[in-house]
Amino acid sequence: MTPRSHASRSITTHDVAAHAGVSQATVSLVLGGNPRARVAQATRERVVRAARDLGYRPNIVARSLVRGRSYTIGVVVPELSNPFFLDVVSGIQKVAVEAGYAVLLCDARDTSPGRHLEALRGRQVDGIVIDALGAESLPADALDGLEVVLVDEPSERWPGVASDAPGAGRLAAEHLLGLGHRRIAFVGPATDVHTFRMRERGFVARLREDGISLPSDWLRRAQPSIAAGQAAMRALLAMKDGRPTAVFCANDLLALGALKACLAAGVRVPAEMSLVGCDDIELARVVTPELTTVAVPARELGARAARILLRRLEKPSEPHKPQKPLPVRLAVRGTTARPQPETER
Amino acid sequence: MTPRSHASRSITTHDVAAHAGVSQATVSLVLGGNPRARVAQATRERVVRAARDLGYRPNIVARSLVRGRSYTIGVVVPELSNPFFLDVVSGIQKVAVEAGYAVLLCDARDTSPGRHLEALRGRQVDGIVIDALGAESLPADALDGLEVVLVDEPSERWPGVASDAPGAGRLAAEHLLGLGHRRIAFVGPATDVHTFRMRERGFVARLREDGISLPSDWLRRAQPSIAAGQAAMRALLAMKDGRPTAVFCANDLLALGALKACLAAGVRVPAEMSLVGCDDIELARVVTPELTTVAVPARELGARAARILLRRLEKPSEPHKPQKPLPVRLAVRGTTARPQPETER
DNA sequence: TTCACTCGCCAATACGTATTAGCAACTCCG
DNA sequence: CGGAGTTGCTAATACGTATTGGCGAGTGAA
Repeated sequence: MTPRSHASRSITTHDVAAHAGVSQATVSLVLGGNPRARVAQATRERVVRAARDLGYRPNIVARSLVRGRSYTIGVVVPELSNPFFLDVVSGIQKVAVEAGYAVLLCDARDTSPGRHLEALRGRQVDGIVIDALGAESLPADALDGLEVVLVDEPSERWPGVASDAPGAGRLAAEHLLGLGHRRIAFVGPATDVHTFRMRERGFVARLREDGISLPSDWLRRAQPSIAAGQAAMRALLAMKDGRPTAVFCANDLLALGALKACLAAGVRVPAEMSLVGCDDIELARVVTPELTTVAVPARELGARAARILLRRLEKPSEPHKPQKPLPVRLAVRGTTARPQPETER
Repeated sequence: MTPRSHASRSITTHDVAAHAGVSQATVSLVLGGNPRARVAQATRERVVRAARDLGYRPNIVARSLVRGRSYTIGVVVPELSNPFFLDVVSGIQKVAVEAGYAVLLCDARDTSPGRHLEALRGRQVDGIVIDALGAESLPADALDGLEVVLVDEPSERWPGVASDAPGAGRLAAEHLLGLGHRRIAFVGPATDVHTFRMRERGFVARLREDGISLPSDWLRRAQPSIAAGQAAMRALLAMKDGRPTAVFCANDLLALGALKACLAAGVRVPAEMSLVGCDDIELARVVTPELTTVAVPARELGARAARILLRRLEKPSEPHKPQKPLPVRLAVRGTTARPQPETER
């Protein structure tokens, strides 16, 4: 009899209207947002009471259709399995949910960003946050008519937020130099992600200021994963003519892999090898020794991105003023120490 | 002039209809799903071509409104920061996205499950997957009219999928007994989660079969987190009258905490202390030594839950036949070994 | 040619809400 | 008491798609 056999039809504004003895339009005026609508106080109360009595819940789908807004945003990240991105998402989600927006989460590792965007557009998302994914390289019209905010990926076309990536590299370099290291290697991701490039640039620049250059052998490229970090470290450890005393990894996953490789090879950390990561994911404090790393405010990054996006959705006209990069901070833990005095003969 | 200043209006079925010289209804018949609608092949092709030329993309919001289905499902998990749940979600997402459904993800740690459900209902989700969250304890009507599938939480009312939790406990016990351990402790979560209770039950039962009972001091309760596992292990290590030679932790996070506590206290793992976790999250292979654990097929769990849900959405009438629990598997790694010969005097 | 039937398309309507134009009643002021 | 202005509500319509009943044209049989 009912359209959906297993579900009692939902309460609509019409039901509330009938119950309160007013028209559907009035119900919509009272409940539908705009609080400064001209409705008598008494009527307002009758409607609110009726809605409560019946357990009315607005149908966001219908509302979306008429307003042309879905109150939903999309988030695209490179891979959720990296806890860093999960933190970013968590920051986004918190802000969005508080503002009444829902979040559709897309992992670029499952499905290509292009297809994710197709799906998101079909669902009429109002805007998108794209994290470290090279929005420029998407099909030109894939983002037309959408508000977009980028995280850790600069662009002329869209606003964004970023952490101080060169600063992160500098901090790591400074720390290792301060401990007395001169033989320093770098493990950076092979993929061309802006943040990683900048971390590298800051790191190398700071080394150079102290007259230290990175032999090309000591600049390893790897996928940003634990396994790849492990492999890169193994390669470094196997070097014939002396190994570095310290390694900076462009993110924590790489550093964790490096740490694992050291421990597996019987290389003591930090006595024989100092390691610095970047991001400060929760994992950094799970391993033993705890990972020295450059802390990046992931949640805050996400929260800010969401706030920018929501603000632009409310006032599309307002021009965007570029934000300062979020500061990073060195977290000194157990994987760094002074280099051992030269014992090689 | 246009309704939304920054966005060119989307292409609708009306536009396609005009372009193809047919009515909107015909366009809808061709593009709107039902492939066995009576439309001449030539017309069909004209419409498809027009749609392609114009870049038509169906407005899922409008479709949802008329069909009373949103092609969106909700997923509620206890906490995304536990990678196990992330894997479950990833399994759900994969199946759902392939079937054209979107997933709204809710972390019960941000916001209470009740409020999440409110938000999900407002968005007219068609169904929900609830993971290990005691759906029974929700407000009675919170799930009315929704299809629900539970993960790792049995219920008379809704279908579900689960892993073989007692089996996991038994496997862990068997492994430790096989190595010769007799002084065995257990760290289980304090929260009343069915899966955890069952893991404990299977574990204790198997020990009892070998005539071993768990002194109440050696049955520690903790929040299912790394920090809590660490604290629980510290407590075990501080025991006056002899400590256990092996500990089974009800999930990997606890085990990782326990491992950390051992290493921090200078207790060698596995020489002086064997540790077994449960879940087999990726992290288990990051720490050194790698964690011996009972592998639970998280992604598969999620995928099955999603398949059940989608199937019920397609044919609501079909009765659900209970599934067998998914088998678990012991992954022997580096944190377990034979106990040291008694060296205490 | 006529009747019965099928095929292919379309007009009309529904979904639940937001929004606007406008009507009726009332207030205020001269 | 008449006109202008305000207040409080409603009727009507729109959003973009799905769906159905029905209509004209075509086909085949008699």
